Amino acid sequence: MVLDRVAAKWSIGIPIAAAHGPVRFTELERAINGISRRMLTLTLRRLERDGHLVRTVYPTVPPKVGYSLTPMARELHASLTGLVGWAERHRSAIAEARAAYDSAVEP
Amino acid sequence: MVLDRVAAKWSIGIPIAAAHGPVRFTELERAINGISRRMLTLTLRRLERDGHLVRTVYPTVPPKVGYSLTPMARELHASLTGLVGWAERHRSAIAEARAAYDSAVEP
DNA sequence: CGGGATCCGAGGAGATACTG
DNA sequence: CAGTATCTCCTCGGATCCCG
Repeated sequence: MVLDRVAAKWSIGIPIAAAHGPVRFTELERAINGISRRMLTLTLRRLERDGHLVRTVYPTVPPKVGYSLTPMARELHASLTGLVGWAERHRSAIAEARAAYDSAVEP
Repeated sequence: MVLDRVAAKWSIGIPIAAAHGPVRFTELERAINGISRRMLTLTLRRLERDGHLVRTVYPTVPPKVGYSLTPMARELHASLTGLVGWAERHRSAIAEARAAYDSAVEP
């Protein structure tokens, strides 16, 4: 499904981090908390393959690579930030719901 | 992360299918294309655990179970349908981008 | 700097069969 | 009807090391 890609683990943070303009690899690595080099690379490749990102390589020393959103991906931005905002607003409520569920079921 | 749950493979379709009111297990199974009994059960449990769904069992014969969204989950609905709408609008563009990427890289 | 290669374990996910 | 149980295969994702 197309949504599998959009909603994959790291595929939400990257478009948000890249929304304000071309972003470099290391910037993304710092901006997205907890992502590993490997998953950043893999996710970038997938997003590029699906036409969400454009990858630009500058033949300089040291190497420099910029990632920017395609217009298509830019349309997603509102929904994505909506999702993230929701998650932050309800983070604690969800934690409580989990604790309540677990204490009601496990013992 | 909280978003992992929201964005997990089947966790998008269920809230959308359950948005219009209490929905029964079999209704969900029919509404969500391609989901297996097992994944439906597992995903329902997780959503219930995270406080997105309320599960109501009616002690009748045959058994009857209704799933409805909590207010918290209802807030998500707009973002979710936004995501789905976007995915449908760009389905073909994404398929083309993949084909182009693959033919440029693989050979 | 921006990756690729490899190894490995944990969880995701289908198929199938059984049940209160 | 609404699930469990089990078995199995597969993908995700972290850790580590290497490279132009």
